[in-house]
Amino acid sequence: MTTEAMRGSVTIEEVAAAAGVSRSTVSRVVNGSSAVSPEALEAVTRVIAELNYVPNRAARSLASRQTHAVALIVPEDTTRFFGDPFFAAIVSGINARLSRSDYVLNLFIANDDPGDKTTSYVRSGAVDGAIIVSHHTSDTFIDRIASSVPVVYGGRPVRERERDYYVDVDNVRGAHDATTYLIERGRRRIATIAGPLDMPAGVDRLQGYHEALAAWELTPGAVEDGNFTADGGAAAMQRILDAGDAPDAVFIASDLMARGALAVIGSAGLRVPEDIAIMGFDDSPVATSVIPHLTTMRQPSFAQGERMATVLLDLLAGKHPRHVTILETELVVRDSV
Amino acid sequence: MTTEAMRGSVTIEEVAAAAGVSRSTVSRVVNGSSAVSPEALEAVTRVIAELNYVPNRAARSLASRQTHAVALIVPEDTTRFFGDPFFAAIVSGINARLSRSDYVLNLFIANDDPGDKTTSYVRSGAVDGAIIVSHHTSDTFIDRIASSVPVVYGGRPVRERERDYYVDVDNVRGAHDATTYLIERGRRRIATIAGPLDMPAGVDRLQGYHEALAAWELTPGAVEDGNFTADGGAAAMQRILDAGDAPDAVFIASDLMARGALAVIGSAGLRVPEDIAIMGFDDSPVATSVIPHLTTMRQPSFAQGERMATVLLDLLAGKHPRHVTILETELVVRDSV
DNA sequence: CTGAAAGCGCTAACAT
DNA sequence: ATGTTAGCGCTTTCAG
Repeated sequence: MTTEAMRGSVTIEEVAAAAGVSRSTVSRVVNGSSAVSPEALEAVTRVIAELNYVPNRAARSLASRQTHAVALIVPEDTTRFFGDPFFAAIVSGINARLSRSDYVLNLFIANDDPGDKTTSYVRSGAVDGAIIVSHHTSDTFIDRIASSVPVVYGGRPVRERERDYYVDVDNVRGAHDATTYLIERGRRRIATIAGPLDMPAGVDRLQGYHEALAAWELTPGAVEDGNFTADGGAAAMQRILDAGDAPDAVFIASDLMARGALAVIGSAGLRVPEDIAIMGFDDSPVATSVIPHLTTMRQPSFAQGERMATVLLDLLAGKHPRHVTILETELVVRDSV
Repeated sequence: MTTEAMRGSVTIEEVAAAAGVSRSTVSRVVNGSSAVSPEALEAVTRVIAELNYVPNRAARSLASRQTHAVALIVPEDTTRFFGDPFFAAIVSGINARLSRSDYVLNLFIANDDPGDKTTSYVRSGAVDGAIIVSHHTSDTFIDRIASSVPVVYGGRPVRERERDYYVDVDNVRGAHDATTYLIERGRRRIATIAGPLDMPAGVDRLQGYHEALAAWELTPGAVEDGNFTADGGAAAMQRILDAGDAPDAVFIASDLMARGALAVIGSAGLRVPEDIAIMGFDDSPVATSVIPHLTTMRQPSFAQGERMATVLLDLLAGKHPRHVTILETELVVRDSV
């Protein structure tokens, strides 16, 4: 490794000089332009390798007005981000798609963007676009981001507009089908542990639950907010049990909440599914990490991540992807119903 | 919001014009230079707010040769990264420290850096420094990164050199103390499930185990590699059991592996701690998510993350932090020993 | 305390 | 196919 390489300071100028061509030709080679003679191509390529040349990102981005970076913005705290396998799947999906491109991912986990760091990062032109998942009604900084770069949302945006791009799963239908399955298995007193109602996913799954019950002319049971966390699910289940008149089934809007609920049900001396059937949502790894294994509505989170990245990349490439993509869910029958 | 703001294209030039000063003065205000008159300061500040000005990062970085960004590089796959609470704690710690600075974090989860994306990102001057955790003997791309920007390692580097900066926990001592506790509690046939031996943490904890046994003149039991994963831990435990002559205790080099081992022990009809005592390492959230709750050696991962960030920030500020920081571990007694 | 001027390293017309 | 010429938006001497 040369001294230059170690300082990380080889410039296009030096490459050009060493290869006996102009800066432009080096630039063309680096950017894969076809208008370069075989000899020039060969010479430049060799010199680049010899000198260990890597183009300066700032200079390139300043001149081309592109960064080849996209941001993933998650308005949650770190604990939640790492605690919920949903995010792992989303990130994997995005990464998988991005690794097939020359874009890099910048991850921002910021529940409230203290000091506007994330917002000004994006607005400073540091990324070409953003993917936003798990956003809440209260996340107003999102709007400022969306007004400065192309954005693709994971899940229906809080205030949906015509021009919004998003990739969602069919939450209403998924919840509907999940609840219907409970009914078909003979359950009649069906409660639900919902996600937070300041999130579209929380709202939509609750709606699906209600629609299924209405279709069978059944009275809704207890509705408790479990906040999409295991602890929240446990607390919600506790409230349902404490209210007396235990349900014979609970539709729980995420597997993580179901895990919490399961522990509470166990402590109460009730059996699953004999006394209470439990229907989850996600089919994340936690579904099979609990006893009994969860019957749950699978949502394709990895595919959702991949698709979001694809839509954003298309947008940045000047293509015109569809504004809305809805992915289907699928019932996975295991032991809890 | 003005049209300019929406295009995200207000430049320092426009701010200067609107405030009736030169570019230089605006730059001074933005960078908090003291050499600005109160009137100029006031005018510029007001215009910046009005126009919603955010300096262009690429331009700033090109001119100043600083990015105010640091990379966290994790040579693991996504599944592992999200599956091990250790990383959650590390990232939280780094974030906590960085949020008190004006640096942002760029996260790279890349087990092998396909296409040299991470490496060239760093070498392109996109970040001022890097934190590298969980690296293996085989991760050679790390060297190319370390030769172009200041690096702080999480854990003793694979090939330690004088000039390396790193923050580690006292793995040898932690493992030594953990094993000794097992001995003091009367256990004599002590096996271990080690981490991968291409990682310093794996090597050091195994060494601590051996030292403790040697100090008591006890014969080492089975040594199985559990790969720092739950599945690996389960497989390792299975091998230990299959070999016959079950141990009366196992020192397991991570809580995650202990979880896997616990499941296998349960399936074998053995009781913990009556038949086999289990000592974990980490005191991550999984320690209390299993039955029985793990007796384990706590390592301060959040603090480690914070400290790594502090060392890197000091380095970038031209200070001279200590090269090596060793954090202490602490025994947490619960129900598995 | 302030402004003018010279780049930072690269891309992108525009010629040739 | 290749080189020349302008910048991209900002920081940073250097004068004054």
